[in-house]
This record gives sequence, C-alpha cells and structure tokens, in this order.
Amino acid sequence: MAGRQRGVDKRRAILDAAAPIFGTQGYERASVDAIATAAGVSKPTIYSYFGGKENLFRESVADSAVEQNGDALRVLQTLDVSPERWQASLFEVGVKLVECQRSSCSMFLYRTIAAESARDPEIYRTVREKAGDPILDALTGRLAMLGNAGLLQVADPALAARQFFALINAQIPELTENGTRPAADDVVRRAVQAGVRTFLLAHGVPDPQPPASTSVSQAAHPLAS
Amino acid sequence: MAGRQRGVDKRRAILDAAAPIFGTQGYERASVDAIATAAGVSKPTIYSYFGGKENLFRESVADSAVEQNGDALRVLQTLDVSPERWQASLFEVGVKLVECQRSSCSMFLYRTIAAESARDPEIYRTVREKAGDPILDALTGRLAMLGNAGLLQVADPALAARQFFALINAQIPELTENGTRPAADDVVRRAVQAGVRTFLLAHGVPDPQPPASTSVSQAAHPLAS
Amino acid sequence: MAGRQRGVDKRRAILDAAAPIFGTQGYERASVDAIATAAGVSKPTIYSYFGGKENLFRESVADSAVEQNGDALRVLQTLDVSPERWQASLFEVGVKLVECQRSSCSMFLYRTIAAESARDPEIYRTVREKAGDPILDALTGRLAMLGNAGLLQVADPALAARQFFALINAQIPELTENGTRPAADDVVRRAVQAGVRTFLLAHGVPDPQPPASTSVSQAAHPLAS
Amino acid sequence: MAGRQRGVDKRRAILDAAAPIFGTQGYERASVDAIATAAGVSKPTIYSYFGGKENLFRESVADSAVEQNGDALRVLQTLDVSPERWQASLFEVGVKLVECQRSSCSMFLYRTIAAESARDPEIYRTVREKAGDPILDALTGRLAMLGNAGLLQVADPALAARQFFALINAQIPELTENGTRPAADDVVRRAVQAGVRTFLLAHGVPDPQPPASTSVSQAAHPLAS
DNA sequence: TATGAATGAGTATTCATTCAT
DNA sequence: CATGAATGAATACTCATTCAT
Repeated sequence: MAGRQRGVDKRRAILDAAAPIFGTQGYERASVDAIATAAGVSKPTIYSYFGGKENLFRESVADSAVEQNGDALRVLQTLDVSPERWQASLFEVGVKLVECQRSSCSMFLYRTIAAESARDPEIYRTVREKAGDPILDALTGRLAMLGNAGLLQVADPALAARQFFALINAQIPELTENGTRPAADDVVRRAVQAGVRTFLLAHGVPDPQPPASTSVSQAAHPLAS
Repeated sequence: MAGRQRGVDKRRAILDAAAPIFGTQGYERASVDAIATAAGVSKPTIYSYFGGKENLFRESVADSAVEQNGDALRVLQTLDVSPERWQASLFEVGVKLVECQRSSCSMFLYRTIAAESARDPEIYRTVREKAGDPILDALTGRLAMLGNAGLLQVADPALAARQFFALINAQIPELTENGTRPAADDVVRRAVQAGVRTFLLAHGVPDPQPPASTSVSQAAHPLAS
Repeated sequence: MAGRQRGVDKRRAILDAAAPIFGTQGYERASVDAIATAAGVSKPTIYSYFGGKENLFRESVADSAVEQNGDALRVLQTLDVSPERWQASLFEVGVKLVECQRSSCSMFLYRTIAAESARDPEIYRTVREKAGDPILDALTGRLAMLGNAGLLQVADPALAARQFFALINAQIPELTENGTRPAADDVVRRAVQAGVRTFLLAHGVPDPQPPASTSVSQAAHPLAS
Repeated sequence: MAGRQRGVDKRRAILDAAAPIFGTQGYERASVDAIATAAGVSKPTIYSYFGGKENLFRESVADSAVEQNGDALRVLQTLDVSPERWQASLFEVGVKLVECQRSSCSMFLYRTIAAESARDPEIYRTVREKAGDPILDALTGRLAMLGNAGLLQVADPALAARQFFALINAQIPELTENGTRPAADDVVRRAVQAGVRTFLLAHGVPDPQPPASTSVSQAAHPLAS
C-alpha cells in the first residue's frame, strides 16, 4: 500500500517537474538531471519509471494533453445554449478557452508539438487524440445545437469549430510574442472577442456585441499601440 | 573583387546549408559540423563568418524570413481588386499564400519560431519584423482598398488581415499532421477556400463561391474521410 | 530443516545461474540483476547470501573448480595401468580430459582465470588449489606407477604430468578458435592423440599408436585443411 | 608535415598508453578517460583517431600483436641450425621466446585473447594472423630444416612447432601465478629447458643437455619448493 | 583567409549496493 | 528471511569552440 502509494507519488512528481522543463527548454536542452533534481528524485528513479528520456517526454506530453483536455472540456460545459444567453456565453467561453490555452501547461504543449513533431510525428497524433479532437468534438456538438435551434447558421459544425478556434487565437501570438511575454488580461479579452464577433458575423448574426461594456472596435487592433 | 565575391558565395552557401538543417533538426540537434559539411566549408570558416552557432541561427532565421517575405509579397501583388475579379482573386491568393507557407523554407520558420522563441525571444521579433509585419501590412492595404471600394465591409483592415490568415490556416495543421505528412493539393485547396468563404461571409458577402467548379461544402470537412 | 533446506536450494540456484553468466560475459559485463533473474531470486537475496558481486564471483569460481575437479578425477580413475592396456588407456584418458576441459563449465574457468587473475590474483590460487593441483597430483601418481612398473621412463612424474597436459592441449585453442567455435569431435580426438603420442615418444615408448584405427599422422595437422 | 607528424605521435602515444591499461584491467574496466590521461591527450582526440572504445581496443590488440610478432621473429632468426650448435641454440631460443612472451606487452595479449575472445571472436583471429601464425610458420621452417639435415626426427614440422611452444610454456603459468607474480629468471630458464629437453627426447635425441652447467633435473620441479 | 587538430564541458545511461517493508 | 524501490558513482560519447599552421 505505502510502497505503491509512494510509487504513484514519485511518478506524478516526475511528470510535474518534467512538463515545464521540457516546455521551456525543449526536448534536447532539457536534461534528465535537471528534471530529476526538480522532482526531488534521483536519475535512476526516472529511468526505472519511464525507461528513458524519449519515453519520459512522450508520457509528459500525453499527461499535459489530458490535463489540457480536462480544463477545456470543463470550460465548454459552461456554454449556455439558451436563446437568451448563448451569445454572451460564447464570448465568455472564447475568452476562457484562450485563457486556459495560455496556461503554462498548454504553452508547453503548443511549443512542444511545433518543435518536436518533425522528429517524432507520433507526438502530434498523441496530442490530437488526447486533447485536440475531444475538445473540437465537444465544441462541434455545441455549435450543432445552436444551429439546430436556429440561433446560428452553421452548415458544417466541425468546420465551424475549427474556425472558431482559429479566430479566437488569431491575434494571440503577436500579443504575447509567442508566449514569451505576459499580456494584459483585458487586451487579450478584447482580441478574443474580436474573433468571436467575426465568427458570429460569418454565421448569420447581424451585429454581435460582447457582453461587457468595453467596445470591441477600440481594442481590436492592439498592435497599433 | 574576387575575395569579396568568394566571401559572399561562402556566406550564401553556409546560409543555404543551415536553413534546412536547422529546420528539420532544430537548433540543438543541428550540429555545426553537419552544416559545415553540407556547405562545403570547414567549421572555423563558419565561426569566422558568423561568430558562433547562436548567431548563425539568428541570421539563418532572418534570411529565411526575408525569402518567405518576398514569396508572399509576390503573391499578394497578384491580388486583383477590380469589381469583377476580386472575389475569385482572393480565393486564389489564399490558396497561394498557404502553398508558399507550406514550402520547406516556411515550415522551417514556423517550427523554429515555436520551438526556440522561448529560449531566445528575439527570434520572434526578428521574424515578425522581416516577414510577418510586411505581409500583414500588404494584405491590410489590399483589404482597405476593397473596403473603400464598397466591395467588402471591413471596419478594421488590420484585424481583418490577421483573421484572414487565421481562417485560411485553420485546418492546415491537422491536414498535414503539423507539416510532417504531405497532403493532396486539392484537399488543401478546399480547406483554404472554406476559410476564405467564411472570411467573406463575415464581411458582408452574402454567398461567396470559390472560382473552380469543385464544391466547397463537400470538401470542407476533410477529416471525416 | 525447511528453512535451511530452502536456503541451500537458493544458494545452489544462484551459483548455477552465476557460472554461465560470468563465464560468457566476464566479471564486469555480468550484472547482478541478470544473475538474480536467472536464478529466480531477487537482488538483495544474492547480497544476503554472498555479500557482494566480488565474493559471489569468487565462490562461483571455486564452485566451478570443484565440479571441474570431480569430473577430471573421475576420468583419471579410469586409467588402466596394466601392462596390456596402459597405452590405449592413456590415449583415451587424454581424449576424455580434453573433452571435460572443453565443457562449458571448464571454458568458463579457463577464460575467467586468464581474464580476472590480474585484477584478483587470489582467483588463480583458488582454482589451482581446488582443481589444478588435485588433478595434477592424481596424474602424477599414475605416471609414477607406470614408471615404477618400467612401462614409462619418467624421471620426474610431476613434471611429466604438466607436460602431458600441455601436449594434449597444444592444438586445442586454434582448433576451437579459443573456445568460440565448436570443433568436430574426431578432429579434436586426433589432435589430442598426437599430443599423447609425442608424450610417449619422449618417455621411452618407441612407436606409440592410438587405439582406434584412425591414423594419427594424417590428422595430426588439422589446420592444413 | 608537422601536423601529420604530430598526428602520428599522438596515435602512437594513445596506443602505447592503451595496451597496458587494457592488459591489466580488461576491456570493460579500462576507461577511455584513463587511457586519455595516460596518453596525455584528451578524450575526443581518442575518438577522432579511433572512433570508439571497441575499435581502439582492436587496434591496440593488433598493434601489440605485430610488436610481439617482431620480437619473436627476431629471436627465431638467431636459431643456429649448424650440426655443432643447433641443440644449444634451441635451448637458448626456447628461453628467449618465453622471455619475450613474458613481456608486459605479450601478457596483455595473452590475457586479452582469453578474456575477450568470447565477446569478440574476431580478436582471436586478428592475433593469430598478425602474431601467432607467422611465428609458428617461422619455427616450423626451422624445425623442417633440422629434420632435413637428419638432426631431428620430425615427421610433421607444423605439429612439432606447436608442441614445442606447448612444452616450453608448460610450467610458466604456475611459476608466475598466471603472470601476476614475477618469477626468478633462472627458475623460468630451467622450466623452459625442461620443456625443450622433453621435446628433443620425443624427436630422437637420446640425452639432450641444456647448454649451461645448471642441472635440469634439479630445477624441473620448482613447485615443490 | 581557411583549416586540420585538439579540447573542456556536458549528457544519457547503467550498475552495484542499500533501505523500508 | 525476502523484496521492491531508490540511489550515488561512474562511463562512453558528443559538440561548440579555439589554436597553430
């Protein structure tokens, strides 16, 4: 009991230590030594749990993906599809999705996929399977409901889901300098709302307005400042 | 003179050799030895021209960025803003932009920025300055012209330009498994056209149609196959 | 009792597992883990029985030595010193001694002594004490009997015993490529008989002949083929 | 010129440092670091010259073999086959051959072959080709000359050569405790002479006597002391 | 200027050994 | 007594970088 408990704890400690190190330094630069130290275990323990650096990396990616998946799914469950609140809720969900994508765990995933999928294409598939597809599927379902309710003109909900993500993220990289610089929350919020607004315009909503009182048009172009 | 000429040649040879190696292997995995061999020079020559690996990397990124910039600008110059052809031309420009983003040189940039900008944020700024901003500015100008001509409802051309790029790329990563797998040209074409169509819908065009006879709606969802 | 019985069993299982692993892989390359797995016990059990790798090794060597000793002594006991049969018997004993030296257990000893005696000279002494000297003494006694019976001119039986072993092994390493390649039994047999024949010639037997009908002179030089 | 010269020097320095370390510690225990330090070069230099530990080992073995070969051939060239001196010369050559086999370089080879040929059978073949066979061939030729001159009854000179080596070495391992202990020169000398004497007795020489005045029979059994 | 040769620093990995259970 | 879990120490190997030529 205790033995197994301890084992589980160490496994978690290693994964928790590995994710930010891999995320900030990349696969090559990240050293097993550094991960072991950060996790408070010795190097051979890592090897006994994960077999090697490559496998530790894959399991770390998969672990981050499921965590990211859970966060995003929880956000999507808050989407209110009632005729009165669905627009305001969609704005809020967009903002929250981007927020949870900007979490360190998620930035780790984003960078990692881009950087290492050339070396190991399996990684992209893993992440899509564990995090990408479930989230897209969930959003696809919600958009289909809105379409069926006649609130949204959505011929292809799966395509719409992908475009929704593309639009809410359209300005994020330049606002955060690709995740290397923190950005003010309200700046990000307005950038996301601009994306949601365009999404709604493209799907038959005449003049969508974000719920809060701040004007979208003023903040839509934050690079100008 | 001959000396300078030869020097220029070597510099170019090194940059030409470095880009694909950095692009496919990443900064850490790429060895200066391999680049020197591929360029047909010796290692100290690289050091005398570029000072070190880090700087060679930066100059390689900047070099790729200007090349990428030139390609995209040439594409944008083909955009026909005449009332009769602007829609079809926008569809074509979208397809061509994605094509030139999928070139190996550009994939190199994309991966590199994602992978290494945490380590060296300067890289992101360099690429945006040399490639990102000029392209966005050029597209912004064209969209403003279409707006002024009353063809497109575009309140914020700079925002519209960013959203245009986001939409035409919305499905590309999953179609190409993040650039690791070749995708059929017509599949990519339809995915891009779906993005352009949404862009036009959001900006006041009632029922935009891609120029070729292939139906967008059928192919808008290529993952289903 | 049961406890002690089980303990003895485990001790034997460990020794039986250790000998071939040490013999084929050498002291350094052999891992305690591999021996524990092969013996069906856990690593700490090995430490509790033998204290450490070095001591396990010594005990394994000593164990193999006594086994080897028993085999060789049994062979020597079959030496017939009767005036009618002693020659044929000596040929047969030579062949059997080489056969039992070529057993895997013995090859292990041979390699081990050569390889590790520089690191731990105690090993050579152990093996000589447990296996070498008893065998030489036994052969010395037999040769002395033959000398006393006037069948063999042997001024120094102890020296003769050593030379007997040297001669029957003279060609074995090259025939078996130092034990790494199996050699046909009859080829080995003729090589050994050539050694016995020279031994007999040196000790006053005019024209010794091996018992079987195969001609020694034809096969004395197997490398020529 | 100088560069190459230096290169040759370093190669030799590495080989000279490697042989005793491999010889005393064995392949596994010998560390590349130790060899580099002993040779006065850095580790990467060893890798650039030899590619890796395994290849350094093979080249070290081959190098020792050719050195050993040269020494032994020089000794064999001193063998006087004249009717007056051939017996005394054969005694002397036997002693000198054992002496050069007891050199550190040769002990290295002997241990190495025994220890590592199971892991890499190529090693045995290399040594036999570079050192064993040439020496045996040279001795075979000399013995054939003695046979043709009617001085020695040698039906099979190649076999005789192998038996000559076996007999002169018959007592050496126990005298030197397998090379781990120095032995007095005159003790070794008498042991070798005992082997030569037996060889001569077996090949038709009635009562061979070693050249020096020391009695062989007294010293033939040094283990008794 | 261009280079072959050399190196110091750093990494993944393995293994004998020891506790806590 | 037997063991799963953990570790400190050690090793082969690589690479960016720099001289001497």
